[in-house]
Order: sequence, then structure tokens, then C-alpha cells
Amino acid sequence: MPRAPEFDRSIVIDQAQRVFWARGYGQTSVADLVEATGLKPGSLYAAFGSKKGVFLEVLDAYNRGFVEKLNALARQPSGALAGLVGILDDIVDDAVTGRDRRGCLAVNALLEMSQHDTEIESRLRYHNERTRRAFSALVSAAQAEGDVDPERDAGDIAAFLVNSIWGLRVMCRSESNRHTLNAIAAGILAGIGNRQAKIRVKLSPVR
Amino acid sequence: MPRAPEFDRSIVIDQAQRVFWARGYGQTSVADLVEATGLKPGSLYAAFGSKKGVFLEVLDAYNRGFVEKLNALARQPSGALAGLVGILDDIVDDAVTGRDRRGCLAVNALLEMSQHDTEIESRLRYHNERTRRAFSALVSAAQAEGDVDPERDAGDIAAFLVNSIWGLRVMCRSESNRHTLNAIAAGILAGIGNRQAKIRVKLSPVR
DNA sequence: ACAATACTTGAACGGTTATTCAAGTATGCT
DNA sequence: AGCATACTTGAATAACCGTTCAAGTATTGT
Repeated sequence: MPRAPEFDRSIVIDQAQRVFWARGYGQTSVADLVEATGLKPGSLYAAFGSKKGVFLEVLDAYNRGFVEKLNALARQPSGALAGLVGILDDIVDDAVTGRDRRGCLAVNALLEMSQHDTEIESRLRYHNERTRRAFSALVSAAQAEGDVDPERDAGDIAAFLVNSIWGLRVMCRSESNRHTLNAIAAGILAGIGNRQAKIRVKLSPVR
Repeated sequence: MPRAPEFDRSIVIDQAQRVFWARGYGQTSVADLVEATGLKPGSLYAAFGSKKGVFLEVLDAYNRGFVEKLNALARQPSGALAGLVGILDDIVDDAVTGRDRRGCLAVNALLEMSQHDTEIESRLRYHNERTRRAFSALVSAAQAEGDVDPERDAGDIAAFLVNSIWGLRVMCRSESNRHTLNAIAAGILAGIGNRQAKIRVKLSPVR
């Protein structure tokens, strides 16, 4: 039996994710990964094959985490729509406070790489579909709870939601004004046919 | 008096734009620019200072063109809302037919570079504001024509619109299904409080 | 204890990058 | 005609990139 690896794969992926998310793929050098993970180039290449191999695994972990979060929200006691509003609120809050303005790792990767890397492109397409399905389940739950117009197709609303949230993640890279971001969030809720007046009120005021 | 440049600056910027838009900033080498513009490295650096200098000028030209297009739409005889719907339709059409899936040059640049380049970041922030003002004027026109709820703040609606269109430009990089994209466009029109039932119908069917 | 296994190390490699620069050349004013 | 100006050229440069690899080392079953 051979020697066991000295590192925890999921921790390494987590460390790599932080670097890729902060700097983007192209601006992250293998030297950066070596520094962030503590793995020397040889070990890194033995474990992941290439820089792109690391990145693909980072992307997979990222999407898995996001879909799990969405699935948890759909079963939340305070209601699916409240979960959705929570997502928007968190994004806005992170931007306004400056806590997180890195945007969405998957969207960043899509724009940076999908045009010249078909492997990344197809992987992101797959993640995109999984994300939309998770949003669709969330919308269905909100419809069943009477908070969203049940006449409209949940898949269509989910597509609109993914679109809007991607936009919001991009917007937060250059906009940190609370009023503006809240106005956008209010528009999104209007677009999905939100029936809970309370929640719309919660987002639109503030000044 | 010295020798005059042998090239037309606006043509060079146009050629450079094509390369940057197709490949992104990082993946575009100075050698690519040399090939696309016909200018040798020395001339390029004499005229623009650096690769980034070329890119900044490309960005300026891009945004100027887009804002001018929006201003023209606001004064269109068929109505401001029709102009807006036309923008959405064009984006969807370009994606479905595969005619143009490069996304928005400014959004691409924002995600690729704004995090580690403050000069690009502030330039894009400025363009973002100009774009939002142009959309605001377009929305005001639509309100005056009775096609959009006049009670809501035009600036808020404009922010939502910019957000949605940015999302759509991103979405089109990985999605080319007409039904899905039309559903998104319909959601956007619902979000701005579109009062013209006709136009909503125009977008939602198709299968 | 020994062999087999496979992880770790870090220097080295070839390729590409943005940028510079000295030399050559065309222009227009005096 | 001659000079000042500044554009054009393309080879050179130095830094950095992702990746490889041979040597060293720790672990485990026998």
C-alpha cells in the first residue's frame, strides 16, 4: 500500500476557490495556487492534472453548494418566497456593506472563458440547468403556498429569476447604492408576480 | 511640421474592439492587435501608450455608441416602449440564431478586470451611470406615452432594466432556447409594469 | 526488514507576454 | 534645400507563464 496524501482534497479546493474567486481564472497563476494551498506544483499536478482541472473541481463544488442552499430554502418554515427574498437581500447587503463584491464565480467564469474553452462552457451549461431546476422547485413551493401566481409556468419564472440574479451579481460589482439595488430587487419581485404585499414593502422603502 | 499618422484612429479602435470583444482582454495579445489593426507594436504604443490604453478607448467608443442608440430610440415614432422591446428582441434573436453571442463588451470587461484594475473599474462605473440615465429618459418617454406606469420612479425602473439586460447578455452566452429567452423577456416587461398587453403577447408565445 | 507504492519536492524548461528602442523614413515649414 | 518633427519598423528584452520530471521520502502489506 502506498503513501497517503498529506492534504485534504476538499480543503484544497476551498482554498483554490478563494483565490480563483478573488482574482479570476486568467489572473490566478499556478504560483498563487501553490501559495494558497501549500501544495507544491508537482503535488498539485499529480492530484488535479492541470490548472484547469483544479478550476473545474472548484466550479463543481461551488454549484453543488449553491443548489443545496436553494433546496434547503424551498423547505424552509418561513416560506419559499421569504427564502427567495432572503437571497436578494443577502446579495444587496453584501454589496452595500462591501462584505462581498466578487460576484458569482460561475458567471465570472462564463464570461471570462466560455468563448474559448468548450470544456468549461459545457460544464457551466450543465450547472446552469441544475440551478434553474432548483429555482423552479423553489418557485413551485412558493406557488403552492399562495405567494406567487400559480397560473404562470414555474420554469419560466425560474429562468427569469436566474437571469435577474445573474444581473444583480454583475450589478453589485460596480453599484453599491442601497436605494438603487433595492429598486432592482423590487422590480425582480414584481416580475415574478409576487402576491405578498408585505415583502415588496420590506424592500422598496429605506429612504 | 511632422509626418501625419498613416492610420485612421477610429478605424483602428473599431478593429481592436472586434478582437477584444471576441476574445476578451486577457486572451487578446498585443500580437493579435498588431495583426487586426495592421499597426506595428511601436506605432501602437506611440498612439495609445499601452494595451490597456487601447482597451479604454475601445470601451469609451462602445458605450458612446450604445447611449446614442438609446437616445435615438426614445424619440422613435413607434414609441419608446416599442424601442425597448426591440432591444430585448434583438438580443434574444442574436442568441437564438447564433448571430452574436459575445455578450456585452462592458459587462465582460467589468467581470474580467474591475476587481484588480481600478482605472477600468472607475471608467465602467462612469459608463454605467450614463447608460442608466439614457434608459431613464427612455422610460420617461414611455411613461409620457402611457405605456408604462407613471407612478413609479423612472430611475428605479431604469436600474431594473439595466440589471435585466445585463443578465440577459450573460444568459445568452450559455442559453439559446427561444422559449426560455422569451420567458425571461416577458418577465422583464412584467417587472417594468408594461401596460400594453399587445407587446407582452408578442413575446410570450412561439411554442 | 523489505519491497512496492505513490506522494512530495523544487529546480528547470520552453513558450508567450507586454513593452522598449534605435534606426529608418516621410512630411511640412522656413 | 534643409531642418525639425514625429511616425514606422521589427528585432530585442526581461519577466512570467503552465507544466514536467528526476530524485527523495513516507507509508503499508508481507
